[in-house]
Amino acid sequence: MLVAETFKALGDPIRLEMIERLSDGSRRSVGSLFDGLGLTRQGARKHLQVLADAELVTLEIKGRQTEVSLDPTTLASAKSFIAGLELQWDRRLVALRDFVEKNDASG
Amino acid sequence: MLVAETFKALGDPIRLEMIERLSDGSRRSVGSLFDGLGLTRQGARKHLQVLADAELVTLEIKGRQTEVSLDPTTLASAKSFIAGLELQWDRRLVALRDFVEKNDASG
DNA sequence: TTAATATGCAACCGATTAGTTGCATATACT
DNA sequence: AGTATATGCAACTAATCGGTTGCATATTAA
Repeated sequence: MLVAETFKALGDPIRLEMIERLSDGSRRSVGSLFDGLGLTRQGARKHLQVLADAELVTLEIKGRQTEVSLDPTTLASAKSFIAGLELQWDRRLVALRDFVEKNDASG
Repeated sequence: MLVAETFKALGDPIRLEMIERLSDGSRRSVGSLFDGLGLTRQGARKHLQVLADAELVTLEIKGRQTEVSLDPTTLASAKSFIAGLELQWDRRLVALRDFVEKNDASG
């Protein structure tokens, strides 16, 4: 899975709200998940599908309702992508500091 | 700044490629940053503007060229947003484990 | 069995996005 | 001064997105 797709799925306030509602690990029916979002059920459903396609949430049919739960692994890989960038950045800072120390006339 | 906008800006392979090219802390002219991306300069420029609007990169005019550099703070706040979600998740796991231990008949 | 509940799918529409081409402009080199 | 370089801005188009309305369907309750 492309990490860009994960970020894209996270790039909307309504979808982030859904993720936050699920972040405590609870399972919710789609109906309760959509409550109070300020858009129609079908509109919310499209957002949910984006999260499902990005494998950020899992859908499971239980009788007449569908249960939604968070899949934390995709979220984790997005986080480590950013962490990887920051690692690069930190290496540069260390290299820069070493260079300054080595060439510091006052040392 | 809304974190959703940050994620949205990161949600594109070309923009991620630009971020990665800048992640070592180097400053690059827009021309060199756009090299080999497989789209026109103006197309790439639009992507760069999205990153700039989201405050993921900083643009600085230097003579006839514009220098681009990464702004790591926005990236960091995106990462901590995810970390916050994971913290919620972990709390749930701990609570669940405690519950199981307390109610474990074999204990 | 009839009715209510929970949900899905498709069509449609306006707004935004991603990309292009074309033109303008300022800086640097000769 | 004249030319090449590095860049920006605007207009246009096709595709995608975000949202709606309408209809279909399966499960549960009376």
